[in-house]
Amino acid sequence: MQAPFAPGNHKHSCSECQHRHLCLPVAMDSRDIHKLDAIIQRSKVIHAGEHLYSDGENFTSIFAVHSGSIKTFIIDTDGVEHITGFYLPGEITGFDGIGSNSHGSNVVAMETSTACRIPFQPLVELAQKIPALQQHLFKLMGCQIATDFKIMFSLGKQKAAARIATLLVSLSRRFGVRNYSSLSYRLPMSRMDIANFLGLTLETVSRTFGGLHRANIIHIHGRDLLISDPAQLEKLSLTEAVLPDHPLADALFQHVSLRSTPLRPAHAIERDTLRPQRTSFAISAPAAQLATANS
Amino acid sequence: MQAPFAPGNHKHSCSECQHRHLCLPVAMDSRDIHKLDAIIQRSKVIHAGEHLYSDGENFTSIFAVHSGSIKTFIIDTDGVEHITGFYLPGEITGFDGIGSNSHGSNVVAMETSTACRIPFQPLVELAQKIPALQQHLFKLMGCQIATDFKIMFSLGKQKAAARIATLLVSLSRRFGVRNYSSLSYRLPMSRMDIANFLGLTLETVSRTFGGLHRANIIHIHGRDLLISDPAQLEKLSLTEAVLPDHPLADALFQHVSLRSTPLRPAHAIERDTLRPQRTSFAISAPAAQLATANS
DNA sequence: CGGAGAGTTGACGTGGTTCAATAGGCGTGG
DNA sequence: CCACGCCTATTGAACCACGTCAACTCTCCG
Repeated sequence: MQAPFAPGNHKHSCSECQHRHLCLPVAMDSRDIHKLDAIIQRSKVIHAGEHLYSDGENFTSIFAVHSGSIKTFIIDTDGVEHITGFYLPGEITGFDGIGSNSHGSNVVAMETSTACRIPFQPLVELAQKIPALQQHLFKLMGCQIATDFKIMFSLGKQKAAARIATLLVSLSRRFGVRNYSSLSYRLPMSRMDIANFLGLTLETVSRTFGGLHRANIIHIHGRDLLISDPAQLEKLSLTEAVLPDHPLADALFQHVSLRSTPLRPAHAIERDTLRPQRTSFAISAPAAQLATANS
Repeated sequence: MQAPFAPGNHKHSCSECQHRHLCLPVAMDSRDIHKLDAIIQRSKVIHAGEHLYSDGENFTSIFAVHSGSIKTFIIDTDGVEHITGFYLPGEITGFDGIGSNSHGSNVVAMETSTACRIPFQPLVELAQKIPALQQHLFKLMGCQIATDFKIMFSLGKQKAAARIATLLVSLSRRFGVRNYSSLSYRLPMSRMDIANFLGLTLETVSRTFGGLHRANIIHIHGRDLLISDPAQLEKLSLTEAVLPDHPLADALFQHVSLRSTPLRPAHAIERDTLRPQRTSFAISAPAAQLATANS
C-alpha cells in the first residue's frame, strides 16, 4: 500500500507553495529553498484510509501535509488504535520515529490528500549548514512536545465537553491561520476519530455536540460546523470541568438535560446559514503567519 | 525561589559524570566533551518542591537531572496542575519551551536533587559544529514525542490498573538501565503525583495498588515497591482493559473484591523482604546503555 | 507524646460506557 | 425518480469504573 512517492518528482517548488509561510520554508531565504526542493519528494495523491507510513517501518522521513488532512495513531498489542494527532496543510509529522530509527506510529489520510516526503538524513545535513533551518526544526519539535502536553492535560483532567471544546478551538485557530473561516468549517474527521483521539466514545461525542448545539454555542450538522458563540467555546475549552450550577450545564449535560428543556431535534438547524460556507477546505488560499502549535 | 545555578560552577566534568552514557555526552567523543563542560552549569542542590523553572519564564535552557528526581507540569487557567512527566538522573527536560521561546510548563524537584542547566542557544551553536550532537538532540526530542504518544494512549484508553502498571513498568525499566534493581525500588513520587499524572484520583491509585498487592503482582508498603510478578505486570500494562472474567479481576477491582477475599491489610507485608533493598536511588552506579524513552 | 502530612478504606454519587434501536446521508442500480 | 443497502450519526436506558466525601490509620519528625 506504500510508496506513493515518485522520487525526484518535484514539479512545484517550496518557494511557490501556498504553505511556505507555515511550513519548513519559513526558516530559509529564497536562495536556500532550492536546496530544500532538491531533497523533498512531492507526493502523489493519497486517498482516505491510505497510509503514509506504518508502525514498525524504518524511520527515514518526516512528512508535511500539502493538502487535505491526516491523522497519526499508535496501535497497542491488542490491536487497539489510539489517535495521537490530526494534521492540516503545512503541518509536519513523523518526528516520533527519530529516537528509535523506526516509526512507532501510523499516518493515514482522512480524506483525499497530498503530502511531501522529507528524507530526514539529508534534511539534517542541510540543517548542519543552515543554522536557521536547524533552529526551525528544533522549534517544530518543541511545538509538538508543548502540544502533546496540552493534549495530555485534556485527556487527564478535562470532562467531555471541555475536551471537545478544546479540539474545536484548536481547529478553529489552525483554519484561521490558513485563511479559512475560523468560525465555520467542515470537520475533517469522523465522530469515531474524534472520540478515539479524545479518549471518549462515539456516543459521548455525539451527545456533547448535541449539548453544545442546544446551548447555542455551536451549530453542527453532520461534519459542518458553525461556531456561534466563540467566546463561550473558548471559555469551555479552558475549564477543567463545568460545575453543575454553571449557566450552561442545563444544555450541556445529559443528566441535567433530561429534567430540563425538551429541545428541538439536533438536525432541525437552519441549513441555509451553514451550507453556503461549506467550502471544502482542501486547497488554496495564501497562508499567513507562523503556525500556532497544532491541536 | 529561582537561580540556584552558580554561573560557571562546574566542578565536575561531563566526562566523569556517572550518567555520561545516558545523557548528552553519549553523542560526543572525549575531545568534544570539554566544549560541553564550558556551556553547562552544574546546579546547586534543589530541595523537594523547589522550581527549576516556572510557567511563563523565558526559555533559555534545558535541564538534565543529575541526581534525585523531578516532575514537569502545566497549569491551566483555573490553576489546576497536570503533571506531564517524571524525570530520573540522566534524563533531559525543558524541550517544550523551544517553540514559543517561553516555558509553558513548570519543573520542580520531587526530592532533594541536583540538575545541570544547559543554555540552549550555546548548545545549538555547538550542535552546528558537531553533527553527532545535533543528531542526538533530535533523537532526544524524538524520544520525548514518542513517549508522549504512549502517555496519551494510557490516558485515553487504559483503565486505572493498566495505567498504573504502565507507569511501574516504565520506572522499572528506567531504574534497570541505571543499574538499580528493576524489581524493587522506592517510588520517587507521592500517590497524589501518580494520580495527577495518570488522570486519576489519589484514592483510585491507592485502591489499585491494594488490588495489585492482593493479586500478588506487587508488594507495596508506602513508597517501597517490590514487583513480585513482573510478567503479569507487563501484561497488564499492555492491555487496554482487564475484562471482568480475567483471572486477576477478583483481586484487581473494587466492585469484585467486595464480594471476594477479605484480604489482610496492605501493611501486613513482610517488611524484611523490602527494607534491605531500600537504597535511596539518588546517586552513584555506573550507567549502562542508551536510555530507553522515559515513562 | 502530639500534630501534620501521606496513605488507606468505606459508602455513595455520577459521568461516561455499553448495548441497542432508530434516523439521516449517499452511492448504486433498477 | 425511488428503492435498497451501507455507513455514519443520533438517541435512549441500564450499568459500572471512577470520583467524591468522609472517616480513619500510619509514619515521620520535632
